[in-house]
Amino acid sequence: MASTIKDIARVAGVSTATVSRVLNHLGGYNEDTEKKVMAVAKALGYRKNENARSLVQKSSKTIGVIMPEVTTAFYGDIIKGIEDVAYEYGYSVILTHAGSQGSRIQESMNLMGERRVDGLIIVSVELHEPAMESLLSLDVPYILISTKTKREDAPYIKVDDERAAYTAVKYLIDHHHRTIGMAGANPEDPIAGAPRINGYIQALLDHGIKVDLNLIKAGDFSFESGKQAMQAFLEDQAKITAVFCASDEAALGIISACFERQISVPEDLTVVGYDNSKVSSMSIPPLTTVAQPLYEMGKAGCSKLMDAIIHHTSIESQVIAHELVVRQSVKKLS
Amino acid sequence: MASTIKDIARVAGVSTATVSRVLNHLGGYNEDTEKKVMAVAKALGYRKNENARSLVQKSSKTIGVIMPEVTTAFYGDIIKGIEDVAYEYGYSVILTHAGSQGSRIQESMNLMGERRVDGLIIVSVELHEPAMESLLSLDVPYILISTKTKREDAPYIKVDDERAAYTAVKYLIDHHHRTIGMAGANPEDPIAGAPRINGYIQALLDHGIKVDLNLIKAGDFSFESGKQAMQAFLEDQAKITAVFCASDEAALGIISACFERQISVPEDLTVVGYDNSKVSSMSIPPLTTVAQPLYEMGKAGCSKLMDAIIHHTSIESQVIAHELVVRQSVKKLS
DNA sequence: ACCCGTTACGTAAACGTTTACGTTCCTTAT
DNA sequence: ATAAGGAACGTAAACGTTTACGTAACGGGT
Repeated sequence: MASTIKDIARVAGVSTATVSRVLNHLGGYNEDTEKKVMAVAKALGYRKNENARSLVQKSSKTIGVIMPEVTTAFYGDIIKGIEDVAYEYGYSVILTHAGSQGSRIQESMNLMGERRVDGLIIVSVELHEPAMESLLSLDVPYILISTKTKREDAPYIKVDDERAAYTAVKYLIDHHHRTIGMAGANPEDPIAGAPRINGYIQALLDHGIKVDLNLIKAGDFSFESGKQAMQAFLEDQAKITAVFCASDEAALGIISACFERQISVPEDLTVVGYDNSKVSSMSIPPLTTVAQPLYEMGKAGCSKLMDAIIHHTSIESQVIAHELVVRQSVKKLS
Repeated sequence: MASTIKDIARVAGVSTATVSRVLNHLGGYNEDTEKKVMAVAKALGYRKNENARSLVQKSSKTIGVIMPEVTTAFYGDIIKGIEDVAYEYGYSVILTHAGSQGSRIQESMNLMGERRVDGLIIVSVELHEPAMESLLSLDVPYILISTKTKREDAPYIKVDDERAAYTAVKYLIDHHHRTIGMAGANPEDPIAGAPRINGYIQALLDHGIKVDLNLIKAGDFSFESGKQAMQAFLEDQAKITAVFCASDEAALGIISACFERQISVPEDLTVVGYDNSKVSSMSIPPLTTVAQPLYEMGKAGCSKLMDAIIHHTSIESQVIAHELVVRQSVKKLS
């Protein structure tokens, strides 16, 4: 059904080579034949077959994106950034998620290999050693967004979580809070967990506040884990005046739990989130939070990747600036 | 660098045909050669080239997904549903967004055509006639999720927005509300706007409540448009006791505006949302809302598409059930 | 001894492009 | 007049698979 350049060549009375040249604007033909070929192509409803082109050019003009779960708005922003620049370069993005706990990651990589993607972006998924092997065996440029690995040379782009957490906690201290809880971080997560906890601890230490490990409630960044943390604080009868959360969702969990018990935020308890996801501006009260420029991270990551693909250069890691977005969930103590 | 089946054939001392047969488990070879071929393939680090396969099989084992903007969690759920079932079938999904106002939709379709996708899923984007032409010219199965077109025969999968809106408003009426506002819907949106407004109106009419058009504040489903609607209600000094919103985000906008003016929800004003997006359970107070089963819609849509691709059957449209998720943003009047 | 069927392969064409190389013809400089 | 060079093509190989078809070997039934 679909017509090919052979059909065009036959009808237009030229060779396939000429058709190809015309279609790709390569020059080496005169205007008459150009018009003729173009006309025939249109008449036949020709559409090029990218797979055939990929085969001979050994480049699929496609990049792969692997992420943990597509479900949160968090990743939506990053993807949008990626897709926007890929589109500009005429590249397509093929998307896969790595399953919960990265269970599908090996298969994902394999799939990307079979599709012959020209580059790979890995978002937020933790790469264990075998996965890293697979990744390298693909032998294409790649970049990690919002992740790192043990390998020093693996290019990444992310914010400095420890410093960001430090900033947030210092902000609380500057507002005269002295008993500050932490909620929602998973200490075993070397990417988004431990560094934020360390930043929290360091900020306290640097300001002469002694660290009480009971005030650190571990979690998995979820809304639920925030709620549970608040419950734990209450059961402990902890005298906290503020709590720093490892995610906005956890912060909303804290607020939600407070709401159920008629604890007013920020009157009775100050809350700071992390991510500056869309919800943070919509919550009651609007949430003061640490911003990760997600869209920009996607954009920057993809730009770097494109550069590496096109110019065969290597990619340099980048730590991008975080920012504290001040809204109304923090009270200044006297 | 990458090895091919020719390499394997040479090393293993068989023909490429046999290698292909072994690799695809087609039978017609004895165990010894199978082991040999497999061993050589592993040794050479062979990885099949999907593009070459696509070319000869005339099937890319790929489906395309087009959506308006990737950025909201709304679409994340749908995509996850899609990707989950595509993965099961061994299909990849290639993703593109249609730009704001669908500005990029023609190009997107074209791209999907060139990639020779086996099927297409279009999420939430409104298809004008030329776009519909392009879509049909691709000559592959497709399904619309959360959209419809004028064409009766275009298969879609969505909830009945009018009935869903009706349900929500009836719920308010059953709770003795009589002066009910509506916010956030765009009346010119024939998919998600007008039907919800109609459902709202119909519910009022059916219960003998006269419709006051001033109580319908148009918007674009956003948080901002919710805030503006609330502001308008206040300026009008409208005596509403409840407001039905065309989206959760708009509902949060209403709540946020109330918060700023010390109006308590649901004590002073009842609010109902639409979507049951993640935020609805996190808001203060938790939001009573109309649920669209997004993940299921993605899953069902992709399943139908797969079926159509594999069995060459046509796709039947499906209206899937909505549900009212009751939380705490509605007050029962006496 | 002959035929038939099956198993286990190999041969080669085909998929739709791109592209290195060749060819023809025309122009221009020497 | 001739060489040189460029413009405008055409030829055919190549990309890495799949697959229709052919074939050789073997076993068993008559």
